[in-house]
Amino acid sequence: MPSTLPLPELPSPDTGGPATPAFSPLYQQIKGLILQSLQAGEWKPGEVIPSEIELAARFRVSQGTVRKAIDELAAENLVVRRQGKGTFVATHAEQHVRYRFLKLVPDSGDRDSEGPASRDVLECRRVRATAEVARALALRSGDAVVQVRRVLAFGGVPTILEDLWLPGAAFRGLSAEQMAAYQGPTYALFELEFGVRMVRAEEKIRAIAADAAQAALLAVPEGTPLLSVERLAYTYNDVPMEFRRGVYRTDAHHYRNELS
Amino acid sequence: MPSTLPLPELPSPDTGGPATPAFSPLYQQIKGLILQSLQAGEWKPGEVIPSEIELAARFRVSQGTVRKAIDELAAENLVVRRQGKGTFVATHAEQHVRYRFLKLVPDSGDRDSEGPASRDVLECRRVRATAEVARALALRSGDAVVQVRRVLAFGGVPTILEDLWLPGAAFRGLSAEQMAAYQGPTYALFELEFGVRMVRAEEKIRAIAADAAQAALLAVPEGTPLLSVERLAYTYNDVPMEFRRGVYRTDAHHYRNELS
DNA sequence: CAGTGGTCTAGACCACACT
DNA sequence: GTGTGGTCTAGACCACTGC
Repeated sequence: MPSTLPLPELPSPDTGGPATPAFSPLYQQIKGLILQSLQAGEWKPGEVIPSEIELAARFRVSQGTVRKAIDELAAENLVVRRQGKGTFVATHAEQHVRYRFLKLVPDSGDRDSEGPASRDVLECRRVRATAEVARALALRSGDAVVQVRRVLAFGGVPTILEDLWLPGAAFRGLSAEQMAAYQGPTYALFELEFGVRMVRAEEKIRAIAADAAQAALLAVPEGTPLLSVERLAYTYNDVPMEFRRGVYRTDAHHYRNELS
Repeated sequence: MPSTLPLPELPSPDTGGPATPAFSPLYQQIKGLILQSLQAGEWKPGEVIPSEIELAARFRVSQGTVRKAIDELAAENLVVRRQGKGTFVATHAEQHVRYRFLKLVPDSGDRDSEGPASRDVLECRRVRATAEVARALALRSGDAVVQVRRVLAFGGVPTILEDLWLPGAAFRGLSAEQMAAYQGPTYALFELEFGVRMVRAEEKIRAIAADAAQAALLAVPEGTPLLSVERLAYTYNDVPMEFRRGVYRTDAHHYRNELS
């Protein structure tokens, strides 16, 4: 079957037209269709998706084409393949990839420490988006957002102080109790309770001096150098769904990054 | 051709043995062979490697198997595919991926600013490795290393102060003049002059306060919060070839990271 | 055992670059 | 046109999982 696809719902590339400005391989189109099902929640985080053979039949392409589509989705961590079992929708709740976005690790031992030992939710309220938050989350100034402030401690030492801003519409009902009670990654909570799966994120990192409030909450002298980490996290389709601003103590931890 | 391969120089997996502890797909073995040629310098950075068809003939496998091997090498940035032209050994000298490892970007505009506007090499001498440097570079304490200290400026503002430590054996003859004169990425210089290609790196990031010396060289008040960035860069085969410790001003720039 | 993903092949055809 | 990488297919077989 040539790349001039017989699929009904796809925008057919002009095979005989005067110009072929946008050529898209079949497997990319299949990837797009699978992505749509993922977004639509046809298969939820942690669940199996249909086998390659089933998907091939459904989309009327060969297994190899479906395979290549899934290969890319797996490379982007949207899906996880398990030989002999099937392909699963990725989730932040899994043991192996928990705290995938947390790059702060203890100086001694490169173990990821399995997340913070304690969490202290200082605040969780609905507020109106400031201009900055609105811009980050692609909302309008004044739209409702949920703001969470919390302190994460490792081994009894308060290490991270952060504010989270979430779109009010998608996170209606999020409470401080809920945030505090949930064991495991915050992003797993978001998947379970609000059906929002964070797929990728961007961080901007700076060095700053602790102000009085930060110093008090992190139990360091005012003026102590801290890492300022701004994160914008996205769901499917590059839709921003969380803006986060944190300050990290780096006297016993460091931010670890791999370049390749 | 089944995966019980007929290739002479490969360690044949025990097909009928009592145990098959290590099974390695054919394409992985081919990848390993290509990697060996890359390391051995059979094809140098920027050059084309043989076509898929040629490699398939050489290794006595199908083109598809070679393709999958090259796919992985391309995913690891060791090689770059160019449709219609061939597959090329990756290099830091290329226009498109220059300063791939430099994550510091100006706050305004996400342009990568095409590297530092000016470079000031303060020092370049052969010294004996301290315990720390020796450990990082997998040398013995006291082994010869080349130490380089320099200041990088963006738009006239000194922004990065860093020390580089390089194994003395591989970098014999590196001079301050050479470092200062070369236009373009330092890693491109290393490829050209010393045949050392950096393939990946790890960074550890902290916030520190500028000491007197750092403050003077970066033209900031003593005590200014700075980003401390420790980098260990590797060549082929996970051999560490550079240890770097830098301090970054983050008043007009930030360290940008993508999480996925 | 059957079902899943994983590997390997061989061949056809497409898109792109050079000449 | 020729040669390169890129796509797509169909079929065979391998490795892992669970019934």
